[in-house]
Amino acid sequence: MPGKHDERQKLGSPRAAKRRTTIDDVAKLAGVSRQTVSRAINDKGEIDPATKERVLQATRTLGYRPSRFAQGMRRQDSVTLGLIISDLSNPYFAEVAVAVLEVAEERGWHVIVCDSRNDEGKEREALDVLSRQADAIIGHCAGSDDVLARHAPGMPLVLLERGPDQTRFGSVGIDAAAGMAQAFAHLTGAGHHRIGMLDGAPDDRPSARREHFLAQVGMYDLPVGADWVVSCDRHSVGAGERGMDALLDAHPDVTAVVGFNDLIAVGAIRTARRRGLRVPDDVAVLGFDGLSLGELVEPPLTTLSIDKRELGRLAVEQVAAQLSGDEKPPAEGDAGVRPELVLRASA
Amino acid sequence: MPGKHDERQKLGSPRAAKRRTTIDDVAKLAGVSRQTVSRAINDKGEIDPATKERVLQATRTLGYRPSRFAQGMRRQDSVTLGLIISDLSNPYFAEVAVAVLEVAEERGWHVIVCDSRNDEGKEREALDVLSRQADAIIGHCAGSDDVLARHAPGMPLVLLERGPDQTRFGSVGIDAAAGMAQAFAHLTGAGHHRIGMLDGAPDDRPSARREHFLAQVGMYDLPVGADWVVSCDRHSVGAGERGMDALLDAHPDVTAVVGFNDLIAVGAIRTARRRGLRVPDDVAVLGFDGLSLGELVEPPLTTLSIDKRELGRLAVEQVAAQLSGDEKPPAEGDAGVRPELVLRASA
DNA sequence: TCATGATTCGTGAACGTTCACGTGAACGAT
DNA sequence: ATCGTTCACGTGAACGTTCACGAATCATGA
Repeated sequence: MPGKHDERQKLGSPRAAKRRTTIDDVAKLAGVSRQTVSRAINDKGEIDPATKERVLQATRTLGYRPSRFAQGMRRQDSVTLGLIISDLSNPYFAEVAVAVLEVAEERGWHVIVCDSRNDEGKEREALDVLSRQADAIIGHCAGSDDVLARHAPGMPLVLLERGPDQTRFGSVGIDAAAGMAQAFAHLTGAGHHRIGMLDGAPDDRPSARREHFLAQVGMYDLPVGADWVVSCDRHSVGAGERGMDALLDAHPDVTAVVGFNDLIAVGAIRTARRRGLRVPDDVAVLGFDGLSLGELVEPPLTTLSIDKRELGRLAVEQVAAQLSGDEKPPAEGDAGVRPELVLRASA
Repeated sequence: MPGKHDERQKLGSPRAAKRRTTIDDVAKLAGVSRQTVSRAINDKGEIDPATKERVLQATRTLGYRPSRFAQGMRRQDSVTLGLIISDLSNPYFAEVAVAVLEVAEERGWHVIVCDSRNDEGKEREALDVLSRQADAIIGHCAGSDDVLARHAPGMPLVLLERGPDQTRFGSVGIDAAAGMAQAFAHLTGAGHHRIGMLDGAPDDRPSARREHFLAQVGMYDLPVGADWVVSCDRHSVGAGERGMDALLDAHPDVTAVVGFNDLIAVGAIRTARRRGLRVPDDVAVLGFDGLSLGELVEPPLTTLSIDKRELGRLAVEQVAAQLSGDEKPPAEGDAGVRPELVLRASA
């Protein structure tokens, strides 16, 4: 083993701060120049095989790893995407994350993931961090355009589940209109008129799903008002259970319920059964997500399935467009991902 | 709006490559020096408030964002963690990811997430990428120590769910021995003797849970052989269903089944009920994970719950130790995270 | 008038890598 | 002997930022 030159102790510091081993250290040990080391580790040509091996050996004994910062500074490639997920423990968002990860990986992009835990404060922090550490951001963001602009100034930004009309940034929406239309066609076709909804957004916040739910209610002229929409405070089974309790208390004659998402719908089923109601005979329950979890509960959940892979793909493509093209293409008429009704037993 | 100095076109290239706007551009526009710009954007002192505002205004009009590479090069802080998850759409791993994300965030670390999709090839790719882009790696890795050393040379590495005896790298294990002991105490206490297992690893691979299952079988002297362990090819409900079919075909007199994880156990329940068996009366089913999903199925799943947050915390702490301390502290006698038996209805 | 200090700002020099060049040696052809 | 070519390798310069230092300005006091 070659002797280590221990010339790192310049100042009389008791324990000299461990300096990073650089390409020059390797060069010195191998008896060559920086450039030759670079050639060796990057598989460039113009190098003698023997020298290459000697250099690589030197990198090993020194435990050398090139600085990603210095490397990133020269080569301008290397794209890092920031992903803000509102709750990774929700299987739906996990699926979205998987989709984004997969599509980004195809392009050789790295993805830094942040979980905002449904907290707008955390979301802002995530935006702050990612606007420094990433080249673009994709996310389920609750903040207003102003907030986003303030905390991620000048960043390419693609919002998930927002229509192009709801933000001036890039966006990939869910076609809630088409989804609700399918839901109501199915439910009214089965004879339902008194249909309620368990929403996932607070009452004072806009909610595309609630909006289109009410639009369908109007379209079918159902005997149902805005108070048939109960807002759940979280996107969880527990919140769905509580919401369903509230809905049944207010409108015991409801015969069908549309959940904001599958988790809430599962909660609705549980509450219904706990209160002695049969699903779907006494009350039908319809979810919105398409989680595989829906197949496991009793009864299996009928749901508007969202193609998360498609969602992720579209989002990454938009980012790519914003990154390359100078101008943001204003969402080419696409209303977003179209849900598909998956019929199971619950409705 | 101040006029843009368009001096970027040096060579007569038709459309001059869009150069990055640097701190010098901002300095020029604001009529100050680099250093003053740096002071303004980093909230350092020694700057006139008026100048600061002028500089910040300039950054806005130019859409300037500091290069994370140049920044990372100077300030030596900024730690990026690589996280390799074998299947993010499995709620268990999603929870682990959430835990790591959360603990890493507390330290101000960024996390690049890779999903290896249970593919060792993908896992190696992830290692390759992360060894360049991260400062340390945490992961559920299937590869051998040799493979890991080859694809992440010199990297601080912490393996999840491996005992310190199973790898020379850092590791945070699950105390499968303690878990299985609890499981068998419960099952034998309920009178079970013919206990089977649905394993999650291939037969030819070591599996800590299988090992300790068999150890318990021996300890209680049960009339059960190694062929009472059926290996499932995936960690999914479907695989559990198939595995349970195989187990019931081979040993119709089995009265209790331990699943490798909750998903497989849920599959076991479904197969059992499909075949007309009552759970837990005819066959008891016990999971291993502690997913919240377990509360939703029929009957609710009894399971050995793993504290994923603890797992993530320990892993990050080990990384921190490896990053600061020169030597890897050889897993201070800790056997890892100890599962806790959560009694529900299925066993 | 000069020293003193505080405030505000600018000037090289680094951080570690890669790119565009340049150089010397070896070799063959003329 | 001269030239051109190829091969293997080395030398500044650049990437964009921050740090350590120094300098200019102004006010204050003796």
